[in-house]
Amino acid sequence: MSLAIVWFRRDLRLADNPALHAACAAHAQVLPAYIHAPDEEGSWSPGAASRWWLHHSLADLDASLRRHHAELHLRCGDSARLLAELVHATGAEAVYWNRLYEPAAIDRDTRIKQALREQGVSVHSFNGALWREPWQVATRTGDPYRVFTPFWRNLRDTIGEPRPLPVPQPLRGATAADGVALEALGLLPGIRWDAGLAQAWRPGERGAMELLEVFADDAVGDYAQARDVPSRHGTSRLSPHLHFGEISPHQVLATLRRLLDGRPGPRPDPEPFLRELGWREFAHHLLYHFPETHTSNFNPKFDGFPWAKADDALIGRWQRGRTGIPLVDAGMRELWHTGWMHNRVRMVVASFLTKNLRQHWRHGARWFWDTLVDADLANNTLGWQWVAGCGADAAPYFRIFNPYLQAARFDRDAAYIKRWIPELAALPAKVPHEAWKHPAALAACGYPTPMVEVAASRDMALAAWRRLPAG
DNA sequence: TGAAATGTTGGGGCG
DNA sequence: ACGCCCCAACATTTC
Repeated sequence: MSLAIVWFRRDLRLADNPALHAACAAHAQVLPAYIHAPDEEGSWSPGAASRWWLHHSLADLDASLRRHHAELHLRCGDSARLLAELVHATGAEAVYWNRLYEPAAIDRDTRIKQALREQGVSVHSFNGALWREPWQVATRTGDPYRVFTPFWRNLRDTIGEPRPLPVPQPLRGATAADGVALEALGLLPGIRWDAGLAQAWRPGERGAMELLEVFADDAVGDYAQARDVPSRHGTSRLSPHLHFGEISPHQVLATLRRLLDGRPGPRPDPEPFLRELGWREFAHHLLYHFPETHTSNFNPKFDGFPWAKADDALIGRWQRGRTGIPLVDAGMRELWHTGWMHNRVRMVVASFLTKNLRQHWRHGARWFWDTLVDADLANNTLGWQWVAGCGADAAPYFRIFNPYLQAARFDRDAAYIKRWIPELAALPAKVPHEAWKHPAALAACGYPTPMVEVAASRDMALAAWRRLPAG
C-alpha cells in the first residue's frame, strides 16, 4: 500500500487543500502530520496569541480528520529529522506540503526537499495560500512590483475562475507511533489570560467559513464605508483564519461569487474587499522578492532617519493602553483583550508610535507580532513599513494621523472608545475626543493625562523627517 | 487608507 | 446700488 505524508503547516483545512488533495489522489493512504518547530522561524517564532490560535486550530483540524476516520499526527522538534524518521517508520514514498513564503521557512523547506529526495522520497509542494505565487506576478520587464495599484490590476485580471478543491473522499488516514498529545506542544498560556480570545474567536475551518458567510450576507456590500468604523463589525475579521490557512483566498472568492450571484436585488460589489486580499498578496510578493524587509527599511533612505532613542517607558504605556489618548488606548486594549485590532485603529496606533512618539517601527511590529492572533510576517511588515513611511508604496511620512480627529470622524459617539476604556463610559463623547482639554474630568475616572501633546509631537516628527536628505 | 495651512469663491450684513 | 468686510465652504498646496 503506498503511503504519503501530508505535512501540514499553515494550511489547517481539509477543503481546497492542494497538497492533501494530490496526496489522496496518488496514494492509498496518507499520514496527516504537524510538526511544532518554533525555532525554525528565524527570530519570528509565534507569539503567545498566535500559539493560542494554533492550539485550537490544530484541535479543530484533528476533529475534522477524525470525522473522516483519520487523525492528525503531532510531533515537536526538528522538522527535517522528524520527517525523515516518519518516512522511515511508515515507509512513506512521498511527502506533500503547501508552500510558505517567509525567508526562514523557504530555506528550511528547500533543505528538507533536497534531503528527502536524496533519500529517494518524492516531494511535492503546492500553492495553498495565495491567488497567485509571488513569482507569477511580474511587471512587463519581469521585475517584481513595488507599487500596489499596478500589482493589483495585474493580479485581479489573472486570477481567473476559482475552483476550490473538495475535501478528499475517501480520506484514508494512516497512523504512526510516537506522536504526542496536543497539550504537549505547550501552546496554551500558563497564566490563563485567554478568556477574551476564546470569547472573540472560533479557530478552525468551520469557524472561518461561517464568518465568511455572515460577512457576505451582511457586510460586504457596505464594506467600503463600514470598514472604517471600528465600533461596527464592518470588516470580515478573516485575517487569523487566512494566516493559518483555515480558508484559502480561492475559497473566499468562490464563496463570495456564489453567495452574491444567488441573491435577489442589486449585486453588491465585492471589489473593495477583494482589494484588501490583494494587499495580502502584495505583502507576500514583497516579502518573497525582498526577504530583508521584515527587519530593514524597504526604502534605504530611511536608514538615516532620526528615530528617538528606544524608550521602554514610552513603549510600555503604548503597549498597555495607557497613553492618555483614548482612541490609541482603546485599540491597544482591544488588541490585548482579543488578539486583534480594527484596521483603521491599527493605522492610528502605529502612526502614534512611529510619529508622535518617534519610536522605530520595529518596536511596534514586534509587539503586534506577540499579541495578534493574525500575526503574519508578510502582512505585519508591510503594514508597519507602510505607516512609518519607509515601505513599498508607503504612506508618505508626513501623513500623520491625528488620533483625536480620527476618533471624532470614525467613532463619533465614542462607542468603540467606551467599549475598551470602560472607565470613560459615562462621559459625553466630546470629552475623549478633546481629551487634552479635560485632564481633570479624565483624572476623575482614573484615566491618564495625554502623554504627549499631539500638535507639538506632530511638529517634532515633521522636523525629524526634514532632517532626512531629500530623495 | 492625513492634517493643517493657504487660497478662492460667493452669499449676506452693513454702512 | 455699491463697496467692503466677514466667514463658511470648498479647493489647493504643503508638510
